Amino acid sequence: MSKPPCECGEKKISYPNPGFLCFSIRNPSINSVKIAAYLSVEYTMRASHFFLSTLKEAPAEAELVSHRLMLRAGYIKKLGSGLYTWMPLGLRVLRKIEAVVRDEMNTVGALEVLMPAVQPAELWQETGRWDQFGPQMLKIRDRHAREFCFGPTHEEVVTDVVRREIKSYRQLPLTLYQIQTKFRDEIRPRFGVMRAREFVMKDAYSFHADFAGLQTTYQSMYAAYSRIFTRLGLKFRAVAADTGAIGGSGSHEFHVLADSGEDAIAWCPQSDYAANIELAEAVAPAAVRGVAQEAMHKIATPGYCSIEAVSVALNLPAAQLVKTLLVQSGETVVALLLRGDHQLNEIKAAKVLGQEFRLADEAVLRTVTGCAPGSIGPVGLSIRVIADRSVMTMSDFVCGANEEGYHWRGVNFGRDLPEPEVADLRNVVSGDPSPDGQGELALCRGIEVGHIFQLRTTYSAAMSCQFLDEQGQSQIAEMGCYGIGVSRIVAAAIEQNFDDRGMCLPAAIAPFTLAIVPVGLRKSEAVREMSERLYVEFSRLGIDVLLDDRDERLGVMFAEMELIGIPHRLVIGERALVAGEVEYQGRTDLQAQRVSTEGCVAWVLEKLKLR
RNA sequence: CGGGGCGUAGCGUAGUCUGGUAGCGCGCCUGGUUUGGGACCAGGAUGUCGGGAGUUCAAAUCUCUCCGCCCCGACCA
Repeated sequence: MSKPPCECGEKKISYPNPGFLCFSIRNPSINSVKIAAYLSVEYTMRASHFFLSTLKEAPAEAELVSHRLMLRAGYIKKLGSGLYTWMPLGLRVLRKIEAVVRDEMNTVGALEVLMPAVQPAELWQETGRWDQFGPQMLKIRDRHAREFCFGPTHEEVVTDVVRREIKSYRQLPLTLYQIQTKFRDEIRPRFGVMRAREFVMKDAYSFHADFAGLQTTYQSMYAAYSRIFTRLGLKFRAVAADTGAIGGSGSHEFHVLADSGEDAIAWCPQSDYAANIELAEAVAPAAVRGVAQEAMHKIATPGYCSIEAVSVALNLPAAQLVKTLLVQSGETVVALLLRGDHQLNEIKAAKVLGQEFRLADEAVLRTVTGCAPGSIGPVGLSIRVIADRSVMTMSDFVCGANEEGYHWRGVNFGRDLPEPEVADLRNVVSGDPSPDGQGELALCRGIEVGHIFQLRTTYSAAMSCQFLDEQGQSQIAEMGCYGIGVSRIVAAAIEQNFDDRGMCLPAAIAPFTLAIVPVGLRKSEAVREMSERLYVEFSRLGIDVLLDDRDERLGVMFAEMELIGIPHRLVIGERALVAGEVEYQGRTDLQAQRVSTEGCVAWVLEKLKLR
């Protein structure tokens, strides 16, 4: 199928001249939106009429590459902490992402709606989240002192809409989505639009007569998400995720892979296994515990209070030491044992313990062990002891002696202390066996740009979203929800695509696809004519072309076109023009190439196809 | 909220310790010379020094207070 080379897949209508517009308005087959779009094309795609506001130096507050570049390129302007204005250039990028998201949502049969950003408290009180959600929710009062919030998410609203409409299983499944501004009063907004308080999100909600229906939609959403991020030109990975506070079961996060990502992801290069490190299982080691060789004996470790210090002092690898952590939840204190070189995974530990916990206070710790932190160990403890799986293969290990300045050496389970309870308590590390048995895990960092959940009936039950089934029985609808951080994707895409000159955005999301840079526009009639000709021709082909018709020096034009991330560039100069040629250079190409003026349109179209 | 830091022209900053009435680079405006990688020369505009109060003959500078912002920790698209 031959699609027009326009990125969003929409057909653009070209009009030969403005006079035709008057006629078009009376023509019902051409809607005014498209005419408006045409007008804006005419008036914005010339750099002299556009609004470019670039900076040579980035504002001091920006730390992350994407944040610095977005400010420098004039994509966004800050209004306050976590609040940004999308400037014309940045908005083009945002809109292109939205277009792809919309297209794929529509493809899987989701229907677009637009729900209120301001929501009454009563709805949230129905699910109990008015109090649960916490200070992240911006609560506001109207003139009658009625309580509202600025929506941080829309489960309550959409469930309310659907419960009023759905009577029969015949109306299901139903998936609604919206692209809308959300507000979450983040504790610490940072990194520009990466973690803003106000942000644009696509959120979809599906309703089903049964769990099987939910699973089907969940799968097609999973596939749609994969298509979206592929079309956006991003390197991403879907990972199994913790369901977190939103509740329900079954969940995947979609991460754009970038070193600056806030999440750690464990993945297997040999298979498609991937999980958030919060969830990735550290499988039981295949190794069998060695036979005890040494007798347990006490050694002086004066002042050595960390695994590292003890390891250095005894000249032993940290993997030979057992780390003992005392945690408390309420009145109960539990000892957790980890290999010295491993890190506690608090989510796993909380699941094992069945509740939230924190590290024990020093006073509690002294009461239980009789010594200060730094020398505690499991030998002789009378509290519950849970060991990580990898600890169970250790023999003749070192641990604290519960006596300040002393450690035990040659400690063995079964002989020197009872066999403990065993659980998966630690974060996986690079090189751990993959839980699917297909090789070893690697770690990388990711930016969470999408999250899909099987909510099941958490919200529908709380809000009695019911329908009648084939037997005429009242049933509670199964629900799924599917989010994409649209504005965050802009930042994530830049994190993944930049160089020392600026952004190198994928063509699908770049603000413009092609820059036409004339050399000496005001001097040369030939340059002017060729630039205009190509500009009109590409415009009519539906290509987002920016003609840099400003009276700027060449270096300035190049620098700005590169900074703002336009993927393709044609330079029209007399030098090449006398040979009947123009110069083409891709944003990441090392060198420009001469192309004949007749062939250059086809040449560029070919380049667009490849990216 | 806890810990650290900052607030001087649109952006980047000096001056603050040691009080004497604000400087530099980029950008902007005018004129000229330039014009294939963020030009050069000359001239120019822009500052309630975050707000308020206090100390002082005198405050960007010292004191108090409020506000805003950034960085490190707990939340999440």
